[in-house]
Amino acid sequence: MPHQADIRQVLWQLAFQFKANSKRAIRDYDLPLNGMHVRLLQMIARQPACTAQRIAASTGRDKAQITRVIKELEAMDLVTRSPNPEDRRSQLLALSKTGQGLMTRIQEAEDEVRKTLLRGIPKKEVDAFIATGNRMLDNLREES
Amino acid sequence: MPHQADIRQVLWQLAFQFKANSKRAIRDYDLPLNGMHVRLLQMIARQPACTAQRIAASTGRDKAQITRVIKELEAMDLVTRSPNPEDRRSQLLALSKTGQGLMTRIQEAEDEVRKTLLRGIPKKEVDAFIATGNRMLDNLREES
DNA sequence: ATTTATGGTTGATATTGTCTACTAATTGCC
DNA sequence: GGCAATTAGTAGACAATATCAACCATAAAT
Repeated sequence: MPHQADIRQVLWQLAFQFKANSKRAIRDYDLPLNGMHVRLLQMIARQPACTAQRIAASTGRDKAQITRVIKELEAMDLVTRSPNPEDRRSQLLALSKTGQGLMTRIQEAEDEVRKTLLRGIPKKEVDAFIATGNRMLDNLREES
Repeated sequence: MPHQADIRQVLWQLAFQFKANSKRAIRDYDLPLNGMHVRLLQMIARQPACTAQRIAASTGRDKAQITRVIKELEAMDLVTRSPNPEDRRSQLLALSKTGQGLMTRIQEAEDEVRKTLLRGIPKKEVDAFIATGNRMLDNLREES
């Protein structure tokens, strides 16, 4: 497969390939989860006092979709919802015991993918890549 | 929205935001197309003597999906299929007159997104980004 | 107190991705 | 030449992801 000169192609391919590899890794670990499950678990793990709204905002996804995935995660006993003392409309999300255990294994699976992705690329170059990527994100977000 | 330190987040966000912006741009131009339509049109436009197989290979997507989208494009009279003289199993894809006209407008729409994306980022930095991205792609592809 | 905005939910529907099985043609090999 | 293994494309079924609009309960604004 040839190298892509076009920024569009690079972004599409990267996202697609990365997603495909992650999916494979997760499946190899026998985790009964899809991509969204994993992503939300990660966000919940990272953010203390996380609400659905916050996830929707920081991923740019539709809140309806978030609700649905969270519901599934709760049904799998991976996530707990407790009332938010500061706002009775919303709920605080947290990983359950089981969820935390799963997270460990997810991290392992994804770390492997990341290691593959970054193989042989100097840290400095990766940092530059991330920095540029963030600038692009800023540009896109300002727009909307 | 905070900057992402994690390569995963950056890739996900970039792909998602870029897709969302492109979609909006296409819609603003009143083109009755979805993302895949656009992508395949672009590939067909770029490659002379393009076959379905080639597209499937170079995007990494399932060939069944490609078939479907192409069928839709043909139904919309945007793409023509002609027998491949070198292999009677396959067909050569090309843009129709209408398709070519549409392409011009698609390019305009996507160029705007790209301009937004790259605003204020020096060419050298963009080139480095693309180069690093391609290295990552190589890493991911070797794997599978 | 009434209006307006927000967090979350649900339903409907569109888009995208994956897997399997199948036909027809090609290729490799004997 | 004949036959097995590949390959290009198609079709069906289904899973995963995205989008949109309507809705309820609470909160915020005035």
